[in-house]
Amino acid sequence: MTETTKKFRRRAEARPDEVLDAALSVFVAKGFAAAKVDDIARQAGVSKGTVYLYFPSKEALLEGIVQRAVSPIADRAAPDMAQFEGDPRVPITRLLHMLCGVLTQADTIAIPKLILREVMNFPAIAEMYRRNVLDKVVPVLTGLIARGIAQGYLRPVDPELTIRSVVGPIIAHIALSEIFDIRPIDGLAMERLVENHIDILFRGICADPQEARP
Amino acid sequence: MTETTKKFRRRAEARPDEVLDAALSVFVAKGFAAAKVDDIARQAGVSKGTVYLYFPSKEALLEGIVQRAVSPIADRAAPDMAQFEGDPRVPITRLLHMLCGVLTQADTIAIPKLILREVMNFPAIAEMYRRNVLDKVVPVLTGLIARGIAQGYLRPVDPELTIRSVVGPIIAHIALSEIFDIRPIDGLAMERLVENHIDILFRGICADPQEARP
DNA sequence: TGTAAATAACTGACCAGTCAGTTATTATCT
DNA sequence: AGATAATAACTGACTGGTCAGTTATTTACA
Repeated sequence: MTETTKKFRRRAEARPDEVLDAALSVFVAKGFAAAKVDDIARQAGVSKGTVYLYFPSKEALLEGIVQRAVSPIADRAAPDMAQFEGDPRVPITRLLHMLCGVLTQADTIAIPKLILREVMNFPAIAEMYRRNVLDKVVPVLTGLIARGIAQGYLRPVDPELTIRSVVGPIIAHIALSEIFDIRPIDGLAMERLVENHIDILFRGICADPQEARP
Repeated sequence: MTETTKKFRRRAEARPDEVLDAALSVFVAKGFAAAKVDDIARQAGVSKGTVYLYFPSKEALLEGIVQRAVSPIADRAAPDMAQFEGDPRVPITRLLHMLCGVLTQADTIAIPKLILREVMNFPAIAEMYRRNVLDKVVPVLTGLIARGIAQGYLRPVDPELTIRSVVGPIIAHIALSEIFDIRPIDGLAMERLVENHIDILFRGICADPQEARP
């Protein structure tokens, strides 16, 4: 009997992650409220009792999923933007294309969608996401804009409010597509959206008009 | 006994609306899943059976709320933008300030928030909103941008994608504030946000740079 | 053989939806 | 006008199914 197929795994190192994987797929498919712990257990190849061996409640499963998914996000994007010096268009462009990639793949978009779907019913999720992602990313972005202004790259816009203008259009595009099924005739067109958005944004915030499109 | 205090009302004209009012307040307070039909009935000053006299199911209550709230939205904004000729900045500015007003008042923001909260669990709600609001508003906005380009007011941006750049920042601002409790130190600052956004947007999309700020 | 891991059968709270019965209002008749 | 019949509006106890969480039992490994 191989390591992976044996039914009982003493010490159970891999079990929690497997259960979270199963929970994620069931939550995504049916939503938290309609998801049954029995389904999650079956999907994980385990009985319901085993699920409760590792997680104290159904809600803890949801929190576990978000917890596990959320940490890498900020750690990926934040560091290289934090101490960036120079034209802010470079890291902003990079950020938008990164977002573009993440939100285009079916598997990576699942977690943001799940969070969006349940966040209003579970304040704990909202706070976790805020603490682990937004509180890290928002100040970094704000600082980036502020530095861009100080160094003469950008016009004197309000840095804190301008980050809404940076990411807002992406959010709107995804929301229209994912929630309401509204997208351009030729598909999601994420790349085209980012291009169009960057074109408008940079012309809108750059100090030197003729440099707006490098 | 006055008309309003009598218990039985022939033809029962006002009851459905009262039940929907009650349902709205309970759904907003606890979310659809956690809301009990008994609570809604009590809030409406009526028994549970009466609720089912007027609505076939709990879900029908949610649909009724959205149905009732949704029709006026598009009818308000769309008509005057549909056949507007001239500088598109005028109706866009008007639209953004209108949104600003709607989303700032506690009572009017309740319904969009409820829709956002439940839309992913109830495809029927998503479709209703799309049919009654988005399918009307989106083409009107797209047409407005397209006409602005044709008449030389705007640069040749992609009209369909540019509307994401028009409303996206507002959505991002509201989402940060309402979901994650992230807002500028001095409060929501909705007016300031719109100002900052318009400043960037118009400079970004206008054909004539020095006319960007009229 | 001892024990940790896993199971499957169980429990009890919960609540959407029903329906037989009650009460208020209106219609009809004298 | 008063009395009675008819009906519309409303009630709340009840049911049936669901499902999160628990526990008594079994299994596999050292």
